[in-house]
Amino acid sequence: MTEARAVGTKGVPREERETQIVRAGTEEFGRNGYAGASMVEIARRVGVTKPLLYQYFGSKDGLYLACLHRAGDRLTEGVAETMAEEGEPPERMPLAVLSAIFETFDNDRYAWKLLRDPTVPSTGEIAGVAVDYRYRLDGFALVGAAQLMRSRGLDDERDIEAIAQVWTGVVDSLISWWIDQPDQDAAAMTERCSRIMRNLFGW
Amino acid sequence: MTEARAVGTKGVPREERETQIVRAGTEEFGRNGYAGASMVEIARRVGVTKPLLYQYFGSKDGLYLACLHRAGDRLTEGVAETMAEEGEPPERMPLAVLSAIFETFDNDRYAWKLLRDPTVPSTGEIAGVAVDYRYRLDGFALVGAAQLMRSRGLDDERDIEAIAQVWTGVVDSLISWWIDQPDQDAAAMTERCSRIMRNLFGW
DNA sequence: TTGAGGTAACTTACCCTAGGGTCATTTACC
DNA sequence: GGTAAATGACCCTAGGGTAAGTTACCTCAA
Repeated sequence: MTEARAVGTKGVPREERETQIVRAGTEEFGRNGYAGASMVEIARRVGVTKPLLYQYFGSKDGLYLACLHRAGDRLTEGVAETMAEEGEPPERMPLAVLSAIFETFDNDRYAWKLLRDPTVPSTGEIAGVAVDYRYRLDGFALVGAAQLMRSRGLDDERDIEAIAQVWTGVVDSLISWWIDQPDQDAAAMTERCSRIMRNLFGW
Repeated sequence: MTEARAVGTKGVPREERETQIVRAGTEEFGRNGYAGASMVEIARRVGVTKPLLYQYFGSKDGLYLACLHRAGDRLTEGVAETMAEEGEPPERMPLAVLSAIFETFDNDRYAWKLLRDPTVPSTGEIAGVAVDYRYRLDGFALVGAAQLMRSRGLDDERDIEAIAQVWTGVVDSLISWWIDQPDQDAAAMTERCSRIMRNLFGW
């Protein structure tokens, strides 16, 4: 009779446990932000206690960084790939990027939230890394916005900047909505966005 | 020789002080969210110490509520008025609402952020009030989105819902950008948005 | 006009808890 | 018996919250 024991190994290898923790952490951080999230709560979700998190990740910052890197790398890679595929008119780019994001994060919808967490302290390593990822994402958005505007003979620097920022906000909103709609899979989201853009803007 | 003394009254009447505190609080809460903001820091910005905040507002929650109510009331009133003015085609509504928001919050740009603070605890009075304001704002957005879609013969419930959510996200992004552009006044922002919508969507 | 007392504005110095972080120890498996 | 997985019980600090006292101003009687 193997009781669930309170102390001692549960036979889960480190790598697997780390993955579980990062996933739970991503959701918790995504939901409540860095400042609002609690290590005990993350541990509880995994079915483990706090010291294990510290043994594996060193600190709250360490865990946050692990989550942030996983989310940031996957995201920037996915977007970079999509935007590298040339040939389409710039109105098509937004949908392509959205589709890539939906596909990548279908099972990890809170990941995107880490990239826009306003509650990370403004100094320290986390701040640096977060700024870096945001900088890269904003870069993609700027390129896309500039292409779109130029294709219409426009090039007001600040208009482009504003559009880029609105774009990342749109992605954010769509993901927030998606989080509340667990039954919608990536394909359904892409299709919905496609339909809406066609109907509202003729894109 | 009247030295700045460390203790004792500074002759600032309560009402005026309260206004200062609410303004500073709004900025601090807007910047860092409820969870990330610190009472000592808010006091420091006003040039006063923490106990005064507690004497005037009772608690962190009390101060947050004061800020939230001021922001929420002004916002919902402004938007309600704008949307009550009928007659325009639904494509015009977004710009009208934006203009109203810019005019109302030109000197208080962080106020909007309180309405979308993800770090407020999920239970308690604040949660209730915040949900209430958000509910009202989302209501306006839903009405606007529905009008827009219906004017094109469409009525998919969830498309409308998604559009409404994206819309509030767009407002949020524009305000974030605006916060970083102190030289842009309300009129300039309205004009910029007008130009962009015309150029990108033909609205 | 002066000064005594009452009140409003404000601070110093403290308490208390939530939550980040650590240590020593226990269990399971090879 | 050595090592990896895991915990109970603890420490420490940041920050929310409070008690008690200090200063400035206003008022009104003498």
